[in-house]
Amino acid sequence: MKNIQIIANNTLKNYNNITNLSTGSAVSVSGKLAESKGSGQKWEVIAKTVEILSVAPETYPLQKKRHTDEFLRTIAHLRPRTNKYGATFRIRSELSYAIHNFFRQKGFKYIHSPVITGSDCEGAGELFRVTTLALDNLPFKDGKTDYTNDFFGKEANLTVSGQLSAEMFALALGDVYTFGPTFRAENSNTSRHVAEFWMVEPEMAFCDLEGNMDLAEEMIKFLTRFVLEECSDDIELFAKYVDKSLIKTLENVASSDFKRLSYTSAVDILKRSEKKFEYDIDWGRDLQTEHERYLTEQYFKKPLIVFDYPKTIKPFYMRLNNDHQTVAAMDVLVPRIGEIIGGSQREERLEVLERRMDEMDMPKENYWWYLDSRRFGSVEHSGFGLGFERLLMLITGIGNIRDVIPFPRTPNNIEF
RNA sequence: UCCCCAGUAGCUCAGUUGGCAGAGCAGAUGGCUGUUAACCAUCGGGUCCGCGGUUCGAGUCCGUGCUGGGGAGCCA
Repeated sequence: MKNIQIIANNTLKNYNNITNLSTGSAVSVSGKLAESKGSGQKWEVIAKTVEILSVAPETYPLQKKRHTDEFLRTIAHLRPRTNKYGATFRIRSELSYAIHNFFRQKGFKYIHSPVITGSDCEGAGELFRVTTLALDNLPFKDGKTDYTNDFFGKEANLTVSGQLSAEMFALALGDVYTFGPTFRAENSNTSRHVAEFWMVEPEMAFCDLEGNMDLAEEMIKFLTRFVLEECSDDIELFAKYVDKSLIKTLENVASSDFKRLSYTSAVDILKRSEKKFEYDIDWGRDLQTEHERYLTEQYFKKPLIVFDYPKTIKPFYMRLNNDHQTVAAMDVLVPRIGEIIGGSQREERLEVLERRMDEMDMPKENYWWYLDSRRFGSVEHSGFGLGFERLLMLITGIGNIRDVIPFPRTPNNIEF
């Protein structure tokens, strides 16, 4: 879809009204598609009739000029009418389709994981509480909120991940994926975080970390190539106005082999580098954003997969490696964005999983159904989470996550 | 949540040691008409983010609050 010019000749009955049209007005035009005499366009419409549906008054906030993203964010209900945001949300739609297309051709089944969950399944992050209790008159028992009369009879939250659900279905249907909204109540104020975002989470049975990394790389390359081929008009707009090097970057992502290195090697490289970091690097500490960006942007200059992280900085469900020090985790890091995928091979051995949960003081009774999957016909399996908005940032060159989602939700911002 | 920066016309911004509030674009009016985030002329347009303070005098200095941006943490 592109803009098209309408030629309104002064022979039209309502020509005078047409000359009074303002930016933002709505018209219905019928006429003849003709080869354009003007330059810079191939086609134009010679109008036979121009019906004026509504004339926008001069208070219409959008002008025929460049606006800042910050301003457009304050009129998020009107910004999809601009060229840039129109292109953004067309690509968002195409990319959603491409994700389903990718998985379908590989035989994955699409699972609808629940949005409301009964427990904090990953033990990670702040949760949004779901309740029908009157918040100005909460029932208490033993000094704590009493949920027995709440809708579900227990504490409920919005999901932070569909992973545990997906694991159950991977152990039933084989390869599966989820693609849906995810909620984090973190007080994060960055250009890479929103409270409500969409996540793609494949989960594969009979698959180890190697296969997991293969899928992550194949998927990002497929999606990048798809957009380069299917959305070239819109991509050109971003290459022109947002990021001049965009197409080169995307072609680099689509064609280069992602560098794979272990956390331990990553730490070695960082320690040997002459670069001064704000945070010291030491085995056992998590890689900071500055470390990740150095590796992917300066050292390797291409996407990078770091694997086998220390178990102390990763969640309970990741598979313990034979060294008993690291787990089979992997993060995909890309230039500019940093972490775009986080995943792991899952701990399929019941005893090891239970021991890990004990070490981390987790209430195993809450996870009885999760542990059942290891009790009955457990097999090795792996999966990851891809931040859909972060992928869109990579693909469009847009620098703020709030500008690739229709109505962004961030701390203190729920307008629209 | 922490650190840094900013808030002046509808939008993007300038504003000198503290001394009468400015430009471009947009808008309105007229002209022009092969244009695409066009051209020419004229005109209108302000709670200088809010509150408090210093001063003869504050857009400018100080305090505080709010909002936005950049970076960090948390992560996708």
